[in-house]
Amino acid sequence: MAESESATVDLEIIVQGAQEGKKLELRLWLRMLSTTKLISQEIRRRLRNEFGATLPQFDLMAQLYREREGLRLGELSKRTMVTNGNVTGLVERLEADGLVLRVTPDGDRRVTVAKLTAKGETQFSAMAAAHEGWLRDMMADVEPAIVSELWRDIGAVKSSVSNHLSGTDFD
Amino acid sequence: MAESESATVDLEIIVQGAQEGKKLELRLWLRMLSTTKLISQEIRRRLRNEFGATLPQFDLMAQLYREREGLRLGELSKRTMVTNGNVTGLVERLEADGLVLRVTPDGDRRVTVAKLTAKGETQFSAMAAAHEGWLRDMMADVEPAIVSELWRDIGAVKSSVSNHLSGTDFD
DNA sequence: CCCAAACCTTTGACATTTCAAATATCGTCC
DNA sequence: GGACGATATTTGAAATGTCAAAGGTTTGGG
Repeated sequence: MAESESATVDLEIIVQGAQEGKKLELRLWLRMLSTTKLISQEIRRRLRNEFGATLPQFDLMAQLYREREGLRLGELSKRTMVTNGNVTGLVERLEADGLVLRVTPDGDRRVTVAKLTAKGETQFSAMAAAHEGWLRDMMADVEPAIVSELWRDIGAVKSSVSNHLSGTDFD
Repeated sequence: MAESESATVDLEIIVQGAQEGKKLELRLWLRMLSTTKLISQEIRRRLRNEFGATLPQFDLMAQLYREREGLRLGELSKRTMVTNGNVTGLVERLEADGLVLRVTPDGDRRVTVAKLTAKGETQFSAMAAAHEGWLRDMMADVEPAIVSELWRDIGAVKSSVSNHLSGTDFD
C-alpha cells in the first residue's frame, strides 16, 4: 500500500479533526472538569494538612459564615449544591467537632437551623484567608484581564446550562 | 456630612471594589466550581436515567475506549485523576457487569491491565455519542467563539495551577 | 544467591455522594 | 378536629472518594 507520504497527510487530517473540527463543547467540558479537579485536590490537600478540615466542610461553613443567624438545612443544601441527606451527615460531624450548632426554632419543629459556634467562626476565618491566598497563588500566572473575562464567560456557560437542564431546576 | 454626590461616589467605589478590586481569583474559582457541579449533576442524572451508568464509570471507560490494548490501573488512576484504591473498586464493579476485563501480563505480575470487553465498547460508544450531544445542548447559548476562547484561557489557568502545586506533581 | 529498595495493587478506615423511602411536622380543607 | 397534601429532615443502601498501611513482585547491588 501507500507508504511515506500518505502517512503524513493522514496524520494532519487526524490532528485537524481532533483539535478544530467539532466537539468544541466536549473539549471545553473536559478541560473545565480536569482543571476543577486539579484545583479541588490541591485545596483539599492544603485544608487537610494545614487545618485538618475537608473541602465539603469548608464549603458548608462558608455559607454559615455569611449568615450569622444560621441557615436551615434545606437552604444549606441548595447553596452548597449538596443533597439533603448529605447535609445531615456533614452538619452532624461538624457539630461533633464543636464548630456548628443545631437548633430547632420554636415556630416550626420540622426545621433545623445550623449556625457556626464561636469556635467555628474563628477557625473558618483563618481557613478563608488561607484559601483566598492559595487561589491567588495558583492563578498567579493568569493575567487579571483574563481572569475577569473568564469570570464573565463562565457565567454565560452557567446560564446556558441552567436553561437546558432536563429537570425543572433553576439557579 | 456630604450627602447626595458623595453617596454616588461611594457606591461606585463599593461596586468597583467588590467586583473588580480583589478576590477576582476567588470569585472565578467559585463560579468555575458551581458551573462544573451543575454540569456534572446533569450528566450524572442523564447517564443514570438513560444508561444506568455512573459518571466515574463513564470516565474510566472513556480512557479504556481510546486505548484498545487496555491500561494498567496506575495509569488509569493518573488519567482519571482518581486514587489507586478507588480505581480498584471501579474496575471490580465494571468487571462484574461484564464491561471490563482484568488481565495480568506475563512479564510483570505486579501489574493489572484493564480493557473494555466487546460489550463494554458497544455500550460506551452509545454513551459517548449521547454525552457529546448533551454538552452541545447545554452550551447551546454560548457563542462558538466564546467556547474556543474559554478552552484556551482555561488551559492557561490549568497550566498556572500546575506550576503552583504544593506537591511535586505535573500534568 | 539474597536482601533491600522500588514498584504496583489491594485493603481498611472513614468521609462524602446520590437516590429513594421513611419520619415528622405543619397547614388546610371539610 | 381529623385526614390529606405539602414541607423538612433523616435514614439506609450502594457507589465514590481520600489516605495510609499492607501485600506481592521485580530489580539491582553485594
